[in-house]
Amino acid sequence: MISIPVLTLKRLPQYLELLYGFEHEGQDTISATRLAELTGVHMTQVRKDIALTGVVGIPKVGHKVRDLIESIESCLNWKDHSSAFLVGVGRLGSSLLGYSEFKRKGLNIVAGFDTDPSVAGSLVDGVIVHPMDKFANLCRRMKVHIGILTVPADQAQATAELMVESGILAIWNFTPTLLQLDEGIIVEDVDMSASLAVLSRRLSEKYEQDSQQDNKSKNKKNTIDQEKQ
Amino acid sequence: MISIPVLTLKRLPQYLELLYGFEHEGQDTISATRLAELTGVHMTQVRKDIALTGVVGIPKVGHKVRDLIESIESCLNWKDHSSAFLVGVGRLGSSLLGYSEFKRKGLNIVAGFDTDPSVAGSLVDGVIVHPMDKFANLCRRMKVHIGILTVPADQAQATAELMVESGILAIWNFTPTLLQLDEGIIVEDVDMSASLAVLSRRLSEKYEQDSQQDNKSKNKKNTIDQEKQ
DNA sequence: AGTATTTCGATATTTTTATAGCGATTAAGG
DNA sequence: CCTTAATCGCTATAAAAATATCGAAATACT
Repeated sequence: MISIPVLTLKRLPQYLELLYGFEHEGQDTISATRLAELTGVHMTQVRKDIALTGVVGIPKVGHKVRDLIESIESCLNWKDHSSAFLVGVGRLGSSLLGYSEFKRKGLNIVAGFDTDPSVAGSLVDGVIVHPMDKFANLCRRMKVHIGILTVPADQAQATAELMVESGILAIWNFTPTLLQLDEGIIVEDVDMSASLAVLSRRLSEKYEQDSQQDNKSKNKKNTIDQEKQ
Repeated sequence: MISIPVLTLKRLPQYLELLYGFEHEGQDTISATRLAELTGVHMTQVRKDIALTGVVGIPKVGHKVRDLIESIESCLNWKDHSSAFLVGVGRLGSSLLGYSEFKRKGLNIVAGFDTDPSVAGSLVDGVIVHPMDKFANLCRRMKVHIGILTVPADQAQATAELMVESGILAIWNFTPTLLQLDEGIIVEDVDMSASLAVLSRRLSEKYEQDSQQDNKSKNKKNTIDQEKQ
């Protein structure tokens, strides 16, 4: 199995999102050119990304929407469902438990876990929440390999270690903590801070740029005024 | 103001997270080498990233933790607070309203908005929730330029357009929808799907790799067995 | 004081990623 | 049936990012 570049993997769901829309509208073919226009990704890039998933298109026509969807989904392993445990049924955790979107994307959250005894035992959006001390046992017994980490930052490292000891192979990390784990363990960070960082900086850059343009036009106006005088 | 590469911007919060820890522990200097070890980023990369924020270090010693923190924070504009409006006070939206982390990162969510009249008017984690029709007015009056988008996917595009019309310059998009907006508008996607895509694929790759190794060792065993015979 | 060691930061080099160019292929219209 | 136009997908180039190299600076140890 070839290793698909991260950046390609991150673009694939974007295409998929559009493709679902097309399928819904009854459109059955789509060109890479059009996908490029809609995503802002360069058309040759789209072609390369698509090529990596293994489908071939028809010149002058493009790709069959259904084929592309199938190809991307199977490439991302979104066709058969993987079980996952979620640890930390706080605000964010419980919002994820109810996120139906995941089921469409091959992720099946089968249980939640929390140290807080008042949360444990309850059902959140139809998902059962166990006390934390049952994690290791259930994880091994049910052969769950994906862990979703939504605990407070200060518990992240310890919880992650427990997950790994219990047989978790991949951690979807929603905490800002940088996990230090065994090399083989797959850690994927949903990095809100990283995203916010880009947003903040770009906005600052924009403000400055705009104010410079203001200055320029002011100066221009002055010059014109002076010319009038 | 120089334009800092996206990938650098995404690494800066990671360094910052570690630096807060060091400061908490009373450590007052840190080397790029050490940061590299902890983040897994190459040491020269760390140096380049740090250089972009404008600080200079001391050979043989490294950088003053406090200076680095200040430099990164000001680089990301996390020192002075920006106001933001959040639209879509559902599960995810309300979990974000209570996320105290943001205040430390220069983001101040001053109000929530929702079309659901039963939510509007209430307080969620001390943040007032207004009915959606007040958005445009309040946005202009309070000069809010950041919008957080946590509405259902099918309302994302329309809501985003309304935001832009009301004076929003940057949208922090938590929906899977690919927004089609004016070029000048800054859109930053918190792409859970993208993240999940990487996780799923990497796990598939790992499974296959492992099973291949299993086959190899089986074959090896067979060979050995045969040799024994 | 002099030497060894660590780390910085500037300058290559390599690698990866994105873009461009171009012939091949296929549907549609004359 | 032939030409035109659109698109694919391959190869080549360009840009960006990551990594390596190396001299200079600063501390600590002899």
